[in-house]
Amino acid sequence: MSEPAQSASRQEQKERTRQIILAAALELSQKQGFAQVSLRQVSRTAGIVPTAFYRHFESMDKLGLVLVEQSFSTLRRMIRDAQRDPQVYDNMIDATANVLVETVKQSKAQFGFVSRERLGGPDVVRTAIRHELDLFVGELAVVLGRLPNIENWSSEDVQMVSRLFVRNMVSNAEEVVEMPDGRPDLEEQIKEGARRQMRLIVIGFREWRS
Amino acid sequence: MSEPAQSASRQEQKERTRQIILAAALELSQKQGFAQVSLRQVSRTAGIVPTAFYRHFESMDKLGLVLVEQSFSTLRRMIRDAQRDPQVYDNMIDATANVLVETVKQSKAQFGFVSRERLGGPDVVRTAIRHELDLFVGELAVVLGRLPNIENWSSEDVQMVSRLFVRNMVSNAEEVVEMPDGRPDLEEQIKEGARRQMRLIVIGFREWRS
DNA sequence: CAAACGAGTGAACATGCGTACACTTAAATT
DNA sequence: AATTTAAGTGTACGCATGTTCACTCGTTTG
Repeated sequence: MSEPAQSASRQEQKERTRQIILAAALELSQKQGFAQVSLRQVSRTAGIVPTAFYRHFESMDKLGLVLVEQSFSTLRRMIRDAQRDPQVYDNMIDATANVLVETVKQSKAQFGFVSRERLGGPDVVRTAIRHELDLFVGELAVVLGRLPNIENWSSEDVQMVSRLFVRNMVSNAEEVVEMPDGRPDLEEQIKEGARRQMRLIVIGFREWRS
Repeated sequence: MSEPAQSASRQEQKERTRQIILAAALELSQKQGFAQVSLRQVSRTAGIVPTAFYRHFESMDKLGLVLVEQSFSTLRRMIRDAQRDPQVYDNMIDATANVLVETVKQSKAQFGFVSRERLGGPDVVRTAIRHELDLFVGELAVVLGRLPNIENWSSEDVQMVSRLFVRNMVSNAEEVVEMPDGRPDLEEQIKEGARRQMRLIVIGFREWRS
């Protein structure tokens, strides 16, 4: 039933519906938080009947885990793109601040999801996010460890800097997400803050490391 | 009905019930997040009938606002006590790290509430928490501005350092709250992290301020 | 071309919810 | 001592939820 524009293979159509469900859940989460979003609400928004939901996810919890996965995959793509940017080698800090703000702005829904649900979400979702962030700290540590100034630091120190960077990234992402639209002044302020924090970390470490 | 141990004036008894309701709501929030806590759950846990709830709060939202107030009043008491501690003048950073960890450990429920609901809670609660945090940044800036090393900084710089400190405080409080009990090693690690971050901020600012 | 599959349907259910309303029964007021 | 006040009770209601089950009917498969 319900001809979806053009005919499509069963798989294609299923995948399409799946994405619609995910998008619906993400949108509803923005306004009320994932935990308050009901299976019926998602189904209604996605334009399917509640029971059809089960053809795609066995529960809202599983749906939440997929949203986590999806959000972090967006994040990783951002980091990969940023590393390709030639600017990054010239001016690591400024470039990072720009990429961060731009990427978060572009995928507010996903980063907002992570921000909110990292502490406020259901247990399974919180656990998944914490795990992803831990992985991410490790990955960033590897990247940082290859940097010229840093290559002879102890691995604990690199790990710690990485943790500080990720923590700051999360904080700044929160700020961008909560930023009202069309306020380039605020945006610039956040970027400036991010730059300063990164400089503090770098300078502080170089200066004080004993 | 239900003789509450010893007789009590009407006011006293009402206040007692009110506190029981607040405690019930706080406890339930810890496990499921405030937004998922229903009026009926709170009433059940508090040992009253749902309709009696309305004698104390006009809605769960209003209850949430009181919890925010209560939590920040705890926080302010902590800061005031810490300022009285003579250690603070000798070794500001170490003392602050200790006080932070100890206080949060002692009132995990309240700080956990703020952590979770700051981004994950209902709109009204989130707004209230953001407002309290803004106030708090301002208050801390006043305290910092009176410090010997800092007294000739521009007020914008002081405000920014204050924001960084509060942000770090929030992050560290999150970590303490999520810390499993009886792990003095983790606790020490968090303290050490907090100390380093504060040193970074101070050193970095002193070094780089242009 | 016939059979099997499977995405989406629609009715039905038990449960928990917020709130309205009429009530009891002590404490407070007169 | 008589009256008023107000915390707390108990019932009842309409509504949204998650999940069940038997179903349709186009796509895929043999």
